Amino acid sequence: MASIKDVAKQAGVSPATVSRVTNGYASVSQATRDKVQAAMDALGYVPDASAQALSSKRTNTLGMVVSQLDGPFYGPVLSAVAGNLRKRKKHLLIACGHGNRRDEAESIEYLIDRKVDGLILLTEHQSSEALVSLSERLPIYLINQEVEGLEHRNIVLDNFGGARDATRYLIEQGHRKIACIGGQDFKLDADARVEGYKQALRDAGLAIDPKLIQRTRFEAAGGQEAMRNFSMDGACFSGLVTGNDESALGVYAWCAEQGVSIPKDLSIVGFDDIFMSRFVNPPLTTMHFPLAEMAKACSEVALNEIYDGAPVARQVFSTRLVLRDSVAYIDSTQTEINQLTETKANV
Amino acid sequence: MASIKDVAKQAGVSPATVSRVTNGYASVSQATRDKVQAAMDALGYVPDASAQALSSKRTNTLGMVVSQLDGPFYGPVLSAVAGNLRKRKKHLLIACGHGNRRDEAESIEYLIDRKVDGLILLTEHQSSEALVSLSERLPIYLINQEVEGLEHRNIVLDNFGGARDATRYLIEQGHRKIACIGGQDFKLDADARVEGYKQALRDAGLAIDPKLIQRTRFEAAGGQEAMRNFSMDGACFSGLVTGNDESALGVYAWCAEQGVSIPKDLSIVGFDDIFMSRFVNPPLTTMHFPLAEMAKACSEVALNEIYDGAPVARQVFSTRLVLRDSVAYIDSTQTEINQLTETKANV
DNA sequence: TTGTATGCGTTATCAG
DNA sequence: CTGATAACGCATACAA
Repeated sequence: MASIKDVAKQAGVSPATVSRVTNGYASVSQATRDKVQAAMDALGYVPDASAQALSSKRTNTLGMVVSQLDGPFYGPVLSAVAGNLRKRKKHLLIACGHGNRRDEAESIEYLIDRKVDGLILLTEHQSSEALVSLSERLPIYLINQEVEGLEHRNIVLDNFGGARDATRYLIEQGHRKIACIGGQDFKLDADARVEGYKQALRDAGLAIDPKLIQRTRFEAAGGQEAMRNFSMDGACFSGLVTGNDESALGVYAWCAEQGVSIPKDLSIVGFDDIFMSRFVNPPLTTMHFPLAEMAKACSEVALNEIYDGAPVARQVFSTRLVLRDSVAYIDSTQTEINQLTETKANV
Repeated sequence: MASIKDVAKQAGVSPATVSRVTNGYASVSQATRDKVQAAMDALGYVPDASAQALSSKRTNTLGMVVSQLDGPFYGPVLSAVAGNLRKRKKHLLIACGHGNRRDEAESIEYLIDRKVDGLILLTEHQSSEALVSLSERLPIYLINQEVEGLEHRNIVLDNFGGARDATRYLIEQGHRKIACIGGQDFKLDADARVEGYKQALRDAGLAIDPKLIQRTRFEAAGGQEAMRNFSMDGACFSGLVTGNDESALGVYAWCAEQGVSIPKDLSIVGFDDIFMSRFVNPPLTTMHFPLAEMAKACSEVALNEIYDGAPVARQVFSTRLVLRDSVAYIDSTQTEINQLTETKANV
């Protein structure tokens, strides 16, 4: 519990000088700097964060709100951000909106009340207007959410390119009838992925069949539901691009239930590369979503702007195809025959 | 940014009285209490946490160190604890030891430096002595780690009973040759689970065969490795109890590779019931580990002791068998024939 | 380059 | 039941 005064006394200097040393001010002679350092070491001095905050109007802590902590998705993110901040002697306060707008908004207010110096937002339900006006109150940094006017504070994924590449891969493997299970229409990233899918089709001179596109929730249940719908519509396809890995899991469940074999009867490419993707059977070929890296980059940007006055800049991350075993090469000539449609009959 | 003085002025009282109201002291007349409340509402007053901490020697925040954030395990835990603290207007600081002792210890010191009022520990690599001496510095609450002398500050799982029940279930389903993949020997919970397995065998009058027990890491790779070892040892069994779900996933991977069908050739019961267990194929029958509930209970206990002076008490949680599709009923008479041993030959 | 003095917003002690 | 006032530990003008 040594205080700055104790250190000052021990070092034979004034408290102000100690403060200058701990804050790394240049205007301290090496000699006194050494003396102070020695005193700090001897006393095991650690500045009191509350006192610093009170006096400096700066808490040295960033807030982070995550839309939901429950998914398999956010552990690595928190880990990356926390580690990054610790290195710079800054602190992290986490709050979670439990998958809904109100809790997200409340979390934001909570963190502001705690006077965080900035906010890293991995939210999913905040309107663009809300975010724009929020950004007038304090520096905010967005991960994976496009907001007009806040582009420069944004770390995003190239969802379009990712889905395009996923689809293109399926085409390269000989598939011609390719379906797409997209996320809900109000999600921009879900839209971008569906558009990427369409683009790949167009690039390959393939027709876009609305019957081969289902929009649903980004969850396992959504995937199952989409497959049921395809089935009822009599959709016929050998390849499938899913909006995310979780919905791919739903597809897996549906296939297991219906006796559809992956990848023999149906080839699937997922999106996200969540932890469990490599453990399903067969291991899921998917587009890797570097969320942890993005979060890390985001914290870097935040730190640089808030504490060093560095300029912020938009960053776009790319996906990467992770080859596993859920896609089969097929001879293009046989695409007309589709196991799936047969199965569908008895749903 | 209204301060306590602004509120005091607005309400026509002294700052001290405002403080008394915010802290819920009884000795304030209802009339002035109302006046103050009105003023606070009008100004949108929120006490400054740093100033409170500085003045009261209490940060109103609990620290939590989690051994590793990366697993699929901790999201719900953080979510539960954070929510619980928020309700009581307390704050949560999270730090993670990245799966190793040093980072865990450093995280603990970091949180202490930040002057947290108490520590919730979900660590895995701290020695009993370290924890005992730590508990002399500040109140600590342990989740799932037995420490002699700190029993009352402990929220634990009945690992022994859980593994016993898992094994018993396999026995009930007709299995007689049952193997066990346990966690590393230095982990007390891993030991307890292996002991539970043995107990079930003894209870059923079945022999304990050392060849049917492999100890390995609590990871998917560990499960694969264990299966390879069983295979090389020529072990023969129809049922398997795994130390945790992650190693069960490794077993799944090994089986897929080797053409061993679950549950036809091998019945498996996992432990933990992680999120992805229900999505593997076949869905994994496992023992549910109520970690989130335990963490919530732990935060409750911590809150009650630290801020209300309530006594602490040890709590033991039980597992619950979650029936899915990885276990087959077999006719006891045919246990001698085991698909696994045949497969093993060509490993 | 260093020291002095003041204030940050709150709680706590002591009077009244 | 309420008010004045002195800390709490630090950062920061301002002076030297």
